[in-house]
Amino acid sequence: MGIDPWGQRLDDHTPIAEVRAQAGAVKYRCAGGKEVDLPPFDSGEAAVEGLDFRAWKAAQDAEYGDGERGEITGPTLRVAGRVVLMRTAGKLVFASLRDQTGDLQLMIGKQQVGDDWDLVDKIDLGDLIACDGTLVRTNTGELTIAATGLTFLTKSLEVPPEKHHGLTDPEARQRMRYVDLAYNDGVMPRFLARSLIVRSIRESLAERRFVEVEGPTLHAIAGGAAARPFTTHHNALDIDLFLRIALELHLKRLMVGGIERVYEMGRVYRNEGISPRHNPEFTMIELYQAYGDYNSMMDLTEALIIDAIDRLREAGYAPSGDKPYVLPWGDDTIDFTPPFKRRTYDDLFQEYAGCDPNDEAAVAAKAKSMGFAVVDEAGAPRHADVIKSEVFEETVEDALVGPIFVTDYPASLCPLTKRKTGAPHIAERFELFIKGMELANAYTELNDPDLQEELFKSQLAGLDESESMAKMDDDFVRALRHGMPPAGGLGIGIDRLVMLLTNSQTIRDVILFPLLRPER
RNA sequence: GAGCCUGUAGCUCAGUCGGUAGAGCAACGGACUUUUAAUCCGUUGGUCGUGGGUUCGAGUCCCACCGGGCUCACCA
Repeated sequence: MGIDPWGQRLDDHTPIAEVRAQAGAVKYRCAGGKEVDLPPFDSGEAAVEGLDFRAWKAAQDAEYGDGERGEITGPTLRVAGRVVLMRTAGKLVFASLRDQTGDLQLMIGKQQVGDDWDLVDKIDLGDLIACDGTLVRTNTGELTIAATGLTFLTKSLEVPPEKHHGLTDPEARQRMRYVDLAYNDGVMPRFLARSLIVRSIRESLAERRFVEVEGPTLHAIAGGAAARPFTTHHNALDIDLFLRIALELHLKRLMVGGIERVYEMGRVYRNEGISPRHNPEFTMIELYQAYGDYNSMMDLTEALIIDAIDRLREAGYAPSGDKPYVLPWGDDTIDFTPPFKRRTYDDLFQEYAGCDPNDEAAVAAKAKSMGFAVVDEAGAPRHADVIKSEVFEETVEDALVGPIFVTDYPASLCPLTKRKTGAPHIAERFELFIKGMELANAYTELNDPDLQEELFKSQLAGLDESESMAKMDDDFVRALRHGMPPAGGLGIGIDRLVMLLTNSQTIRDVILFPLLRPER
């Protein structure tokens, strides 16, 4: 090479990494003085085609068939992307160009590109270039653009990761998600699938006349769930505030206000541990439908998931075939074929725990045998339903392959839920479990202000005063006193849904920038 | 917060019993106009996470610390 491609290379023995590391060493210009002058890519017909490599290649294959090697009569094309692989064979170079949609091979011949051949020497892996050319099919039958011209767009000053393995360190992948997205297989499609799932849910709800709203994320009272909130402070008002832990209470206020079908999809923050299924900030959707109940919420939950799978399949992100709702999950699969199973809490308890859920003594004995405490530290007996739920979580939840709706929970565990008519100890609630993971949670909403107040108070009875003050939401009770329609309410963990639909075993694979300790 | 594992070149990884720090990819020089992780010849590149200790000698053994992973705990 010998030539200094960027006007700054020191000598033939200086590694490119060092050249690249020198701040200001590389300007946005090419040696040879060729200016970057690209028309906007979305303004021309060919350019639009070039923007979706994957769809474009499929279309060309369909149009031109699986041809032999040779020229194809077709349009002149211009594509742009990142050079991720290069195979040089003397005066002929094959390069893999990658854009958001996939990879496309370029064939660059010295004779064919003329003066632009100077550029080829100067392209490093990771650089962004544009290529003008015509369609050819190579010896191996791969649809390829035979370059007639090259345009340098952007220099990559950092060296790309190893080309076989990519970046494997999970921390580095999350910290440098841009590198992960750019070079690691499967990452881009997964996040594009996430975007599609979110869009699908919004569209499905719009079809059903749901109204999307944005509630406050700064709460004076962090309610709607039992979780530790993050705290922050507003200087001008000199008050402590909490980042929201749930969307519920403000959405219900809007129902009182008359928005009959309301939802919010947004971030909530819980100051708790990190695990493959938990990130301190995560995305959930909560929706409320006036005059619905938990049964209509079950139907809706199923529909939202099925719609999303349909959308993924249309876009090529989910398998098609005779079992379109069977999705891969690690070495296994998940069968989303509707309808999902529906079983009551007591029914499952009987089956998996092997004792009568309504026989308190038997449940207590079972709990004791499993090592759970049946009396609290003061020696007083613990609430029967709490003991029962511990046994349930231990014996039933992990065994639930699903998708399965678990219905009719003990009422004492559900302070925001309406009681079953004629069975006040049962709450009209379901949770959707898939692969042992709690994906959705829904109620027939409690709209009795007096009962709500009472339940708040009894729920807070075990907490100390400061916590109690933080949780008692008098305004919410006041809102209910103005009359909230009977309604079904539903919450779905979006991150977990994306995990299940994209075969991702950890939540950190579906969150672009999961919480990490600051570097250094 | 607890237990187990882990940190070596830009990236992916070896490194035996404590005895001169290695390979592949990338990068640099050379050959090659149908390659597919191209191939072939040559070259450059190291604070072995940090600090201490043992030793004639430490990537290797010991201690502490700092990261990371897995499992558990926390988590409607």
